[in-house]
Amino acid sequence: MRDTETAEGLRTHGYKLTPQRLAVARVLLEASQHLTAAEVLGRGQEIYPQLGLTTVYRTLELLTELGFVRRVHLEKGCHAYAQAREREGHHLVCQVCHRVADFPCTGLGELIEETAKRTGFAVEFHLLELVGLCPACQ
Amino acid sequence: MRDTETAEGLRTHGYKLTPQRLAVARVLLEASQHLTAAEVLGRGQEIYPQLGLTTVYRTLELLTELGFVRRVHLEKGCHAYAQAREREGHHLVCQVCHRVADFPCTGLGELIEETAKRTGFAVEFHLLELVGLCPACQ
DNA sequence: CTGCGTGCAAAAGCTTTGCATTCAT
DNA sequence: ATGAATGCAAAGCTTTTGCACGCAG
Repeated sequence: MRDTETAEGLRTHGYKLTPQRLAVARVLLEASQHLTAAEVLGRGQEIYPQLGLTTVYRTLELLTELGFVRRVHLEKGCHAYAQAREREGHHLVCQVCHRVADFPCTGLGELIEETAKRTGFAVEFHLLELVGLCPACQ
Repeated sequence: MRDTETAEGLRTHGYKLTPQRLAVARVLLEASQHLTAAEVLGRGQEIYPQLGLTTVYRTLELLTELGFVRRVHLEKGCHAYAQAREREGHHLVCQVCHRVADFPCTGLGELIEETAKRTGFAVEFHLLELVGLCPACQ
């Protein structure tokens, strides 16, 4: 169970373990898609009905800081969150249905390393988005 | 001069050539950075003082549709626009000063092609963002 | 001339903040 | 017991919409 990992993270950083925080964390954990704050609220309330939107925002910010959550950028409306499975974001975004799929990506590492070396940039993480049409929408 | 190109595009699509539209187009053309709508307004007013924010939004939307402008996604605040120089977006984003630099990127094409083939996705354009610390902020 | 494009003001979202209350520790 | 966390309501932003006027074609 990965719940424990987030809980652990909160505890070791001195944050309190509240049902609200656990609910938000679990929602993202179980989501296969990126979620907006409002969506997180909806799903979170299925777990903990009293959950409020303010807390969702605060928790998302907190979890992002701790590295458990990552902000994701979409064409429209822009603001979505997803669990940070890895320090990488590889997304296939469909322009029609707006579905987002992850894909494994090899060979990108060297390319990034090389760029980092050439520019003097210390790269912490990267985001590769391929935008186009998914098989179903073509 | 590239102004002409945008003007041409507007004309051929049946849109009127107004000083407001030309001002917005020129601002993006001359910007080396991504700009928010408010920033576009500010710079646009140096060219055409009566320019209004509403028009900026409408023009950005129009130019995006025509493919002259591309929405860019940043960590915070998210909404920025840039001229669509190429069908590619390669950005180095600094976490501290939020400056964005473009970088030339080679070898990515094959990688994308391969992914497209494997997933059945028709990739129209891509966005590669490297987030980290720029030389000045390290 | 004609209707597209503009600007203002108002509306609509989304996100953040202030503050009293509640709760994890 | 005590300060951190929460939820509500209100404020703040950014973006969109309605409408009368003005200008490009």
